[in-house]
Parts: sequence; structure tokens; C-alpha cells
Amino acid sequence: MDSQPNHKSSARSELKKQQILQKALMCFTEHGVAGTTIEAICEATQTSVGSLYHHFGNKDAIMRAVYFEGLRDFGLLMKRYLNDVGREEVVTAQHAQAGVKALVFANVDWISQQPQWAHYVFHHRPASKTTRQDDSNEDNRAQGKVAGSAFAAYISNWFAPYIEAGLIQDFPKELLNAFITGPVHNYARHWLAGRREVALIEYRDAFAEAAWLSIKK
Amino acid sequence: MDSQPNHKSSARSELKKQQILQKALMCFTEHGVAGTTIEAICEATQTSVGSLYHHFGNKDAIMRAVYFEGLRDFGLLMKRYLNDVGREEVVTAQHAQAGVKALVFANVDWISQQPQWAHYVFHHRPASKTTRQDDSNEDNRAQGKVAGSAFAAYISNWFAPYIEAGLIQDFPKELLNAFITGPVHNYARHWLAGRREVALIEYRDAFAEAAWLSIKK
Amino acid sequence: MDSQPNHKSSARSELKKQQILQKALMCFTEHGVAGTTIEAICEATQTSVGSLYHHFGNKDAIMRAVYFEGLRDFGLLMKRYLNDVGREEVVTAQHAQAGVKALVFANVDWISQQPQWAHYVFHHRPASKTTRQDDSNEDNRAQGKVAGSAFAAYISNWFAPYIEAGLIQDFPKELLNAFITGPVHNYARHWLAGRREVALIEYRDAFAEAAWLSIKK
Amino acid sequence: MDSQPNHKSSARSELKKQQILQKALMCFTEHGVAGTTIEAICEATQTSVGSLYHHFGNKDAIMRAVYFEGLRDFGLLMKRYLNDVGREEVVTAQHAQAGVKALVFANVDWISQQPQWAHYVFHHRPASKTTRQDDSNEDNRAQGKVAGSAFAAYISNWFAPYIEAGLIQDFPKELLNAFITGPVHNYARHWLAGRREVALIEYRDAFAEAAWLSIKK
DNA sequence: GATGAATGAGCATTCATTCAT
DNA sequence: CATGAATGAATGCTCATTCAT
Repeated sequence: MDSQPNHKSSARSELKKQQILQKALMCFTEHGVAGTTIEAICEATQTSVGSLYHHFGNKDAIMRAVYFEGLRDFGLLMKRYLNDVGREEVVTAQHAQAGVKALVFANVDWISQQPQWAHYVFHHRPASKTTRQDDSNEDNRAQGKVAGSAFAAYISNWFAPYIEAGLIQDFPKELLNAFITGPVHNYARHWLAGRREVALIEYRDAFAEAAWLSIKK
Repeated sequence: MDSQPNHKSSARSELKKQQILQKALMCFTEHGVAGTTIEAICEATQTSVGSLYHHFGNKDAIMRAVYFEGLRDFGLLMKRYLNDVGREEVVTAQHAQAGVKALVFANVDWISQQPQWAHYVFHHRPASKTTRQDDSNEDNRAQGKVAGSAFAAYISNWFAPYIEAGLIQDFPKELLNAFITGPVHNYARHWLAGRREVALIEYRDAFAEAAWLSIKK
Repeated sequence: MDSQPNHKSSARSELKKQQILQKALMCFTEHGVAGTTIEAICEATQTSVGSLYHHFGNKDAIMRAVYFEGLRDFGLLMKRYLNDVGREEVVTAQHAQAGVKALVFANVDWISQQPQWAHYVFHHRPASKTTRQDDSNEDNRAQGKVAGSAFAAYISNWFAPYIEAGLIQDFPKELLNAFITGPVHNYARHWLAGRREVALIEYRDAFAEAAWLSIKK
Repeated sequence: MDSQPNHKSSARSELKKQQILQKALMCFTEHGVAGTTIEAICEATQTSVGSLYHHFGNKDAIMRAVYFEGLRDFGLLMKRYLNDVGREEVVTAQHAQAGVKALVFANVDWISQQPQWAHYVFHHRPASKTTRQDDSNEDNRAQGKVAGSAFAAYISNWFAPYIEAGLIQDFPKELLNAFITGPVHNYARHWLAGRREVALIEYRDAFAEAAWLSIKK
């Protein structure tokens, strides 16, 4: 159990894996993770069982691969948004708010563009059997080191100056994340499930504004 | 398929069902829903397979029953908290804020007191195949009519006067819910998963305050 | 529900399936269809459950496969017997009688040689849910196109000239079939059930003679 | 297993049993014997499980009771038809033919009037575990002593004089039965299964005529 | 690397039957 | 006599995983 594929990945092979992940996600979305059989993925991918196992090792690895693939994608977007805000020499409230806005927009935009990945990533964090945190295993695959708890660190770093400057309430960073991300994900969850008429992205600015109001000092 | 037990429920029988639901929840919590076998529930409840099926019909029905049992419990608490705030003749910001606080507290307190039910309810909303809303089937079982989409209506009613009075930003009610509930649930999710050290309830006031800030006008 | 195995059948695989069908028949004969468990078939065939399902999909499919396997076998024999009678240029009563004899003999001989297949085929015609006729699905598998309602057509064609010539009473063909086949099957049924001492084949000629007497003009 | 109800049958009770048998037959017809659950019969009969077992002991007993109820009904009809032919002092071919006709008509008429009973009785002869024949257990319930192998004796007796007189071919009686009954049952089977358009009774005379032709000397 | 037949532990569910009330 | 909750052995079927070709 939990065997690992024993081969170096060629360019061709890597492409095929990407495609498989894409299709696997579709299966997961449509039938749920537990409801998706290996064979179903084989059909969707036009791959044989053996081949699938050759590439991924086991079902759990597929699930994790899908997760980290999505996470990496989101991480890249978020990092880009935050970088676009830039780093000024003077710390101002305006600048802090721009950061919050970037964070909210990153979430809203990515969820809107990749609803399936989003739903999967936000609802299927692989159980980190190793006592606590520790997403480090495959995280390194996620280029840019922005995955799992690494997110928290990145964000935490970004906002540290503003907290120190007293521009943002000095909640523990975990709370900040809840205030900024919580409402977006809450609405997104309902929207993705088809229980909201108005698209998430319509409220892009509302979320950004509310987030700022709830944490600014 | 998806058979239903076809018998009148006596008092004794109903009690037994309650107990089964309680134990079933514990199984779900410990091994996950998919990871919980019928046999496991039988052992936990000292019930025979046949008896279980006599009462619930199938595993899916058990899952749904657990869900609605929890939802009802939460609904009762929330309704109580809101009622305790009372209804003044004059609509003031203070009073509106008290409502928000009640809502946040209801969530925080219930999740803190019933973490297992909470985790289950927030992660296992049964797929309502009937395109949209329609939680009406078993919702009616939830005395007090506070369940599923009925929640939204109840809350919506409560806050309507304050929105009309211009004390609260006139976001669509779905957004209000996201702002008030989102951060709490976001943090709760991580906390329940063991990824947060500080207990949810420690931030009770912080959530209430932030929620108010993000929606007051 | 009612899944079908989705793979191309190799030569080896096809052979295995034949053997399984043979053994399955023996199980059905000994314990009845309902009384035969999948596990029993597995034991009898030295096959794993998984393999069985890999090949057939479900129990019902096994039952149907056994049925059509037998039907095909019988069809081939009957066709051979009728062909052996040959087609003369002149239509005579003798020749018509020879046809009847061939038909009766085909039944008697096949039932005598393959009593188990016979018993199964005559008692387990799979319910063709599609209102009427329509054996066409798997019938085409039966090489020689002699199966299900196709039998009737083949026989009907064979005798048409004699009916037109007024040598045989012009009953509807369904009745002819009843007269020719009925007594044989009636006796066979009892014999196969162990309620008749004298073997079916002993009455071979008697059945042929009686059949002819009952339909000749 | 195979327990027996332990009570004398009152008039009321006996009526209820009749009704249950009637409904049970309908269930058997619609879903097959194996496909009919005790609970299904309970629903159809508005009876509780306990009550059903109180009356019949077990499922097998119900099946047998249905069988013998039908058999008795058919036996009475057949006996009446043969009696109506009467017994002349002189044995003539006409008289023998009348007997054959009575037999054929009895079958055709009963099957036509009671298609469900007919289908059940002709296809569900209870396995007489006691080595051979021996339907004697419950046969005695069938007033008139005309049931199971008793039929054969009755018929055999009726035709004995004509065989002795050389009016009928001296086939063993079992064959005679096949010739007279076979075609009717053959057609009936197909008709009952919905595979024949023309009603069985339309061919009443054709069957009688053909039967006579096939056995007269 | 690819293929798909084979494996078998594991699971949800059924159902005849019993028995306390 | 009636009721229906309880029982649990038995069954059809699933599915991740392995491995010979």
C-alpha cells in the first residue's frame, strides 16, 4: 500500500500526467472523490489501469496530485497579485488595503476561473498524517514554495510591517486569514453548489471592502 | 432504490433512533462517512444490521438523519439567541449590532459545544438532487422550522428593519450571511481539523466585532 | 445498474467464458438459479469473484449468457437436421413429413444429449422487458441467426411451401409449433424432473408420428 | 425451519387465508416466487408478518398452499367436464373423442379463466422431496382427491376402456397425456408470457381436433 | 511503458424467521 | 390472535491493487 511510481518523468510522460489530473478532477467533481473509481478515471483518460498505476502509484497519490496541482496554480496567482501591489518604502493604510484587496481578488478570481479546482482544493486538503501541519512532502513540487501552511507564512510576511505600524488590528495572523478569506469562501461554497444566483465575481469589490473594514485599525 | 422504512414511530423506537444517530455521528467523526461501515455503527449502537435497516432504510438515510438532527439542534440555539436579544420598538445601531453578535455567538458557541455535530453539519450537506433549494422533506422534522434555506429566511426577517433603516449596508442578504458567518466557519474549519491552537471560542468577541464592522453603514 | 463489462474479448478470454458457462449451468441445474450463489460458481470454476464480474458484469448476465449459449447450440442442431432433409424440387407429403420428423428429432435428440442445457433453456427464457419479441440483442451472437423468435421464422420458411401446397393444415405457424414441439417438451419436462421412467428418446418415433398426424391435411 | 401453524382453522380464519392466497398469487405472478418477499405479501394483504406466520408457518407453506389451491380448482373443473361426457354402455370412437375434447377444453378453459393460477400451477410444482411422486401430504386437502399424480390415475381410468377396445393407440398413459396436454400448454406458456397475439381459447377446437388425430387408432 | 485479466477482502443490503408485548 | 421490532446469516457486488504478457 502506498507504493510509489519508480521512474524518472520524461517530457511526454509529464504531459500525459497533466492531462490525467485534469480529467481526474472532472471525475471527482462530478461523482465525488469516493465515488470516482480508478476505472472511471481510466475511461475518462483513455488509459489502462496498469498505465495509471505506473504513473501515480495509487489512488491516494492521484488525489494528492490533483490537490497540489490546484494549490500550485492558485499560489502562483496569489503571489503575482501581491507582487503587483509592490512594496513601497513608506507603509500606509492605502497600501495595506491594496494588499487585502489583492488577496481577496486572488481568491475571487481564481475560484471564478477555476471553479472545479477551487472546490476541490478548498474541500479536499489531504490529511497530513504526520501529527500536525507538515505539507512539506509534495509541497516542494509546487514551485514557488507557496502551498499549504506555506501560504500563511507568505501572507504573514507580507502584512507584518502594517501590523507593526499599527495600521491593522493585531489579531493573530490566523484570524486575519479568516476575516479576509472567510466570507469569500463561504459565498463561493454556496455558489459552487448552485445555491446562489449571483456569480461570486460580482461581489469582488464588496468582499475586498468588507475585509478591509473588519481588520483595519 | 433508496427504500424507506414504512412504519409508525413509537416513543421507544424514536428514542432508540436518537441514540443511534448520536453514535453514528461519533463513527463518522472518527473514520469519516465513507470509512464508517454499517457494521461499525451496529457495534457502536449494540444494534443488529436488520434493526438498523428496519429503522432507517439505508446508509444514506442515516447520513441524512444525522445531518438534520444536528441542523435542528443548531437552529434551536440560534433562534433562542436571537429571541433573547428581543425586539425593541426603536431600531438602533446598538440593537442591530446585538443581533449580529447573537448570530456570531450562536455559531461560535454551538460549534464549540458540539464540535462533532458542527463539523458534520458543515461538511455533509446532503445533495438536494432537486435542482435548487427544497430542503423541505425532512426539514419539517426540524421543529421550529429553522433548517436549511429556512435559516436564511429567518435571519433575513430579523435584520430587515435595520437594513431598511439604513443602519446596515444594503447588501443582498446572502452576502450578509457570508460576512457574519464566513470568518467564524473558516476558522472553525481549521480548528476542528486540528490546525489551529487557539480555541474558536477565544475569538468570540473578535468575530462579533469584525462582523459588525464589515456590514454596518 | 446492469453494468456490462467493457473490454474486447480475446481468444483465451472467450474460452474461459465458455468453461464458466458450462460450470454455471451445472450449478443452476443442481441448486436452481436462485439457489446458486456467485460464490458457488466461483468455486465450481476456480475463478475469483472479481474475475467473474470482470467477464460478465453481474449474475443476471451470467444467466442470460447460459441461456443463449444453450439456445445457440440447439439452433445449430436443428438447422443441421432440417438441412439434412434437403430441399426437393417436388413438394410431397413424404417430404413434409420428413421435415416434421427432423424437427421432432432435433428436439428429442438435443434434449436427450444435453438434458441440462435443455432444462435450463426451456425454463429460463430471460424476460425481454421490451414489451414484445425483441430477442435481437444477444441473438446475433448466436451464429447462424437461429435463436429466439428467429427460430419461428426459420421453421416457418421451411414449411411454407407445404402449407401452400395444401399438404399441411393451414394453422397459423404458432400453432404448428405447438403441435410439433408441445408433446415432446411436455414429456421432456416431466422426464427431466425425474417423474417419468422411460427415457424421452425411446418415444422418438412416436412423437414424430403423432406430430405428423395432428397437422397433416 | 418448516414449522407448522399450531391451531385449528375457524371459518373466519379460513376466509382470511383464502384472501391471502389470492393476493400472494398476484405477487408471485408479478415479481416471481423468489422475488416476492414475505413483507410484500404482508403489504398486499394488509396483514402483519406475525399474523402471516401464525397462519402459514413459513414461506414455503404459502407457496405450496397457493399451488394446491390452484390445483384443486383445476381438478374440480376437469372432473366436471369428464363427468359431463358421461359414461355410455357402448365404447365408441365418438365417445373416446368426446373424452379427449373434455380434457382439452378443461385445460384451455381453466387456463383462460385463471391465467395466473394456471401459470403458477404449471410452473411451480413443489419439489416432492420424498424420493418420488408422493404429493399425498396436502393432496388430501384437495377435495375430490384429484391432485398431483392423482390426476394421471383418474384420467388413466377414464380412458382405459377405449384403449382396451383398440380405439386409441396403446401408448403408455404418460404419452397420452403429453399428446393431449402438450400442445395446449405449449401455446399457453407463450400466450401467458405475452408472446402470442391470439388468445388461447380461440384455438380450443383446433387443439381438441389435433389431440384426437394424434392418438386415435 | 502499456495492457487488462485476475484477485479477494470488504461492504451495503435483503429477508425469512422469531418473539416479546 | 395481532403486531412489528429485532435478528443475523447469507448474498450480490465493488474496487483498489497486482502482475504476467
